[in-house]
Amino acid sequence: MTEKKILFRNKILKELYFEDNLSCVDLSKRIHKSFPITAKLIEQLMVENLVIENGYAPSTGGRRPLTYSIQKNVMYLVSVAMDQFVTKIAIMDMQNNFVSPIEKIVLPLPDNTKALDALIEKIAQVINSSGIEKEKFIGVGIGMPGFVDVQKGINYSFLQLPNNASITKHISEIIGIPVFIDNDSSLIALAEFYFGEARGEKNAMVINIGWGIGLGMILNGELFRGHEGFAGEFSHIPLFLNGQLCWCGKVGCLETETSLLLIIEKAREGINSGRLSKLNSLTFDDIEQAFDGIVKAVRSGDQFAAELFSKAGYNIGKGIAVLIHLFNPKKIILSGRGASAGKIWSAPIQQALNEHCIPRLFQGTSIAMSSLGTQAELIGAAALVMEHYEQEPIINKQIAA
Amino acid sequence: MTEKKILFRNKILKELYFEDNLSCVDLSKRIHKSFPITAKLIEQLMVENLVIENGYAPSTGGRRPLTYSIQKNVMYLVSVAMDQFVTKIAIMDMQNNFVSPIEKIVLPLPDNTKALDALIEKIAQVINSSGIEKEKFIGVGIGMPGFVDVQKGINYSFLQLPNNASITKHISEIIGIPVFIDNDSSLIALAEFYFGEARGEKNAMVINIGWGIGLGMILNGELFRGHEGFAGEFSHIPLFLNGQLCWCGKVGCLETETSLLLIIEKAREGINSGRLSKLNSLTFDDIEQAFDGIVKAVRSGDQFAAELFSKAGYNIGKGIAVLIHLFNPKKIILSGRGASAGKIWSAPIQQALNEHCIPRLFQGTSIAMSSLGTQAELIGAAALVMEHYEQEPIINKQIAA
DNA sequence: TAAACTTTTTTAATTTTTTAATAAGAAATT
DNA sequence: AATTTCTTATTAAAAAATTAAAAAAGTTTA
Repeated sequence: MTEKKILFRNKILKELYFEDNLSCVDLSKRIHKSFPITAKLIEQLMVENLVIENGYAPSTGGRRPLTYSIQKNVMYLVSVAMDQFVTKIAIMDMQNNFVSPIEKIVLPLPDNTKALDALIEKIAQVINSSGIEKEKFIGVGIGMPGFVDVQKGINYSFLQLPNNASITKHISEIIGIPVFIDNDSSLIALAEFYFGEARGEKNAMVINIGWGIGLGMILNGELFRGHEGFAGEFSHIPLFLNGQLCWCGKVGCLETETSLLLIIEKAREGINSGRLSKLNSLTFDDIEQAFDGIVKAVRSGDQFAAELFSKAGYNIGKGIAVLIHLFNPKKIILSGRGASAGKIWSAPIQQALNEHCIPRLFQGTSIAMSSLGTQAELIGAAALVMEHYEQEPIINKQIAA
Repeated sequence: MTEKKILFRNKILKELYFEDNLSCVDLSKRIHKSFPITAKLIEQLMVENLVIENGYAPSTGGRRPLTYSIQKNVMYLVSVAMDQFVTKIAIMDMQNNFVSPIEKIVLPLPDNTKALDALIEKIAQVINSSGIEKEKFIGVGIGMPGFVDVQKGINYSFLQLPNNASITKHISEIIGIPVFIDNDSSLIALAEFYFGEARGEKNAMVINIGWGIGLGMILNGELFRGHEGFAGEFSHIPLFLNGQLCWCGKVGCLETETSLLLIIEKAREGINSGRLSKLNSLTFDDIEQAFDGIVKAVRSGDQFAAELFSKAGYNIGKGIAVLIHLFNPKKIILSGRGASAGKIWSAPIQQALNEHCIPRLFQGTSIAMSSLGTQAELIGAAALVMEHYEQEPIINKQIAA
């Protein structure tokens, strides 16, 4: 009874996190409860200062509805975005704002037995130095590369504990806050789904163009993870007969023809072999800087740089053709680090689709560029925590008390 | 109120169609209603003779539960399975039995403006000659090749009406019974999901090895159709650099290296060019017979025939590798006409997976052969109707009256 | 400018659902 | 062999949710 009430209370808070300024009618539809019940729950939430009125919405032909928002400073989230070398940590409020500056630490994951301890220490430090009471944190969301089992809380590629113990449990026991993990590409898809280009879409593919090529899938209106959570291994589908050995051990993977690392590598090779290009002044000490430099070169009309993107883009397009055939998505979103290159991708991808896609299929599919930028993964990590929020009424009891 | 009651009544009937011999507790969990309510609904359904008691189930450590079944002869379904040349029609009861002999008519679909009329006439005839009152038919389910929009009831490849009008509406208006259509491979997947090897699976792929290669997907516990219903175009993903022109107009499609038609074609070529084989005595007038002949030859150890299957199997395996990477399914089921070849496929597919799949991924995936045989599509067509059953309370009112 | 129509909000009454208490049948344990 | 435990079934009382009715606040149309 009270249990159930808390469930629906939390559902309201969750809905208000994912969409601001909802009316009582909206909320009652979303939580599948009648209007009177929803109204009462909202009233109670306002007394507890978890929800605030937010003025009237424009009329749609009748009385204007009062809208509500979630109080942004009563609960907080810790978002963590890891790649193989660098980890970013941020604290976010209930209205998707970064409360503290995003912290960036160098934390190499491969063959690093101390990575997990370092991660935990850093998270604890960020929480402590934030000045926010610990009780106000409702969860930690972590995105990481590798084979992640979301349910069990295990990453089979990195950050492993002895006996395949759950790292979410482990971190949670130390930090004292619920912890959720997911694959980096899945979180980017989640961010696009809730706050970006895939918002409200039932069927969308989010391609994470990064040092590798990742894929997150929104299918039938929810994030699809597959049987063990490993779905979306886009970069290692056997699509090419190039004889190129991939680091995964196989031959002809999509990644051997597309990743940003490959573009940088080819740029370096080209310059070393004397190709004429604006890239000649580029340094390759920092790959992020190197990549930004190549993007700039394309924008300013450099032919060699454009060629690199064209080839990679065409091959991504060939991969997208496979996706369109199998999933018949409404929208495909290019996100992740590589999305900063923007429209550069469009032409070669379109060309690949023209060649490799049945017209009837790609006619129904649109391709868009992400607008979330490099923070997509952090936003997705926060959304991951909130997706689980209604299942954690215990946490909320503490706050309500 | 009464509307709602009928909804839950129908939900019970639906559950009993999809799984026989359920107890009251089972049903109450499945329809998400409390035990007392479920008990009352069942009682009422028994009074109306729609449900019957079916003895006690074995005890699981307490009082033995009474189990219930749906009365098999109070409602009937019409199942239709079409391929490009032949159409099969059957009448099925509520316990998945074929009530009448399966009718088979030659009905070529390509460029045949009279196909739809012929189909409707045949359906009407089957219903009329069955001797079953029309009121007892709750729906017609039709599986067909091509690009099928399930919602709108349109097949963009065959059986088209002027102005893209809905053929389900059209047929329904003439026959007087609700009509549902879907892609043939989707229906085979549906059959496997409810009554076959994919039963109860949350994530499974059903590969329809037929004259082409189809794919039906069970994702997150339901059939996945994609944005417009065209998902699963497995046979036309660009996987090969063979330069082979596919009938779809593209080059290198999976179908150019795998379909059963290709096996038959290659068998013919081989024999004509003088290859030594038991296939020499084969006639190619009837493709079904020809295919069965080749399967028999493999079983009896013919090397040439085995070679044909090996190559096709390996290439299917390469396609399956793509599926495993993208979907991380728990199970892959080989179904459709080609499944009759059984274990012949296993070895070459396994080999392809070893070469093209990340070990961690295919370790979690099992491959199974369908046991539904050639009737899978008809069973799926019936299931399609029943999936929609609870949304059609009107029909049931007639029967209950 | 008033009447008619929409949509939201409030309040009250009815209906429905769940819970709880009870009983009965069957297996496991002492 | 008797008791305990577990599951199912039945009934009545309590709780909760939905529905219905009416008021309030706007918009549109005659």
